[in-house]
Amino acid sequence: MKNSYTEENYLKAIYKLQEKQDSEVSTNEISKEMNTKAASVTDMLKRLSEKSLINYQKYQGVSLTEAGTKVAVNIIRKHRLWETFLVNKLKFKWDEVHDIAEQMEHIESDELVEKLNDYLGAPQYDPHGDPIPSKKGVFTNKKMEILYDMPIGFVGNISGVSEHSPAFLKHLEKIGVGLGVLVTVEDKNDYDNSFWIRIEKQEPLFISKEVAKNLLVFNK
Amino acid sequence: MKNSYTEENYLKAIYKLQEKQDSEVSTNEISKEMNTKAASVTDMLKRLSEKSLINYQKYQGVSLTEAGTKVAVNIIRKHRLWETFLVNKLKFKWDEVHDIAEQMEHIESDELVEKLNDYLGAPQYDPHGDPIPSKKGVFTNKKMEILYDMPIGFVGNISGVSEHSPAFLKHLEKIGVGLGVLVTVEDKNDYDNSFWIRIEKQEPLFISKEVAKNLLVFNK
DNA sequence: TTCGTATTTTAGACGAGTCAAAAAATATAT
DNA sequence: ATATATTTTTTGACTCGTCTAAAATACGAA
Repeated sequence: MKNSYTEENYLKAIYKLQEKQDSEVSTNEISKEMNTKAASVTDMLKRLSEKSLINYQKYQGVSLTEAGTKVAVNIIRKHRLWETFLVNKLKFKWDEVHDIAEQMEHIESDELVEKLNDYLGAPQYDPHGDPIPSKKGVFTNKKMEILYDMPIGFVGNISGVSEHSPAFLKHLEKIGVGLGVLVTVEDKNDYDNSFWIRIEKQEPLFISKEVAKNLLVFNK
Repeated sequence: MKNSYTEENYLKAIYKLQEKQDSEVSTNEISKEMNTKAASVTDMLKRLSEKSLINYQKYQGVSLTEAGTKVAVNIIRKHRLWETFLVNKLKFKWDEVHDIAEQMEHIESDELVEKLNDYLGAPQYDPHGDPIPSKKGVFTNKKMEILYDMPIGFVGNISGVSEHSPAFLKHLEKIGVGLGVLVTVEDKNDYDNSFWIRIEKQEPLFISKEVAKNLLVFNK
């Protein structure tokens, strides 16, 4: 009862789409997400349905069954643990790790995952600030907030980003905003909704509303 | 010009067989090594030959071309680096890492391999004492010797094993012989060719000739 | 409610990798 | 040198994952 690399990727894609939607996921959405054709998706949906990993009725879209969710969450756990490893231990940059983790997430060994988790200090969030589900598939519920919504005087830590493009990540690096650093909201400019923030004890830093909207923070 | 997971495994198998043989490798040998049928091997040999990774003439066996050797050695490098990671960092036992490394060796990212290598301190040998080829594919030539052939009074370090069965590795663990530890040959018994050795500064330990023949050492 | 468009599924095909069975080539023994 | 045994290759078939082209279904607008 082993799932192939490809099946795992489909389940992950369905999970992802399901998460930001709340309705059944369509064939077309999956084909876009996976860069395949709709016909290929239909074929795969039949297989996954056969294995009771998804609920599927012709023309009606799909959702994950409990078993399917379990598989998808496990893949996400592995993906995020490996990303953490790549950034924290091997010193990759935030924006370089996704494709590699995409491969590593399929390595099959429960013991490996648990040992990796321990080695990394059982992290709750990956380098992008996304929560890492527990072995049992539970996500932490301490939730991150958007820096843009914080008032003047707010003190907290950068915990992640909501935009994952290399361009944005590179920009953050350039201006010296890294994961986990202390951030204080010094001032907000009503005119263009830009911010003055302080990173650790450094000089105040100007950031645009575009940046503030994509930065996630934990309250201190 | 990317090689599939399976192609890589065939090349690795051919390399392995070629190494301990010095003659062309036969279809049957490969099928045994890979746990597939001879018919499947023939099919794959055609593909690999097409790609100029092996020299192949019907009924005459195969050998790796320079390009094929390069691919195989690179896989071996990755395999051994990951084994080192699993044992040194994640605290797996010698005998638990092979299957996992078998999966990890196929992860594709040159940068990852180099970062991993640095992270591990550019090790020359893996946890089984097998040499790790350099980025350019060169193996170190400092060679290990068999403990059985060492004279009384010899002092060195356990550097590897020539037998990789779980049974043997578990036995070593049981008697407290680990990789890298200091070993001294205290006495040899002519009658049954057994040894008295000292591990680090502990009390002398009795080992049979079977064990002594499978332990590899570096001269101090 | 029907028509037109968009989405989804079916049908048929293909490449990779595998196998079993049969045929061909090679090796061995008498 | 011939018969026999072994190895290797060929042939045809099957699965997985993909595709294109065509058919079926669903949906929105008039």
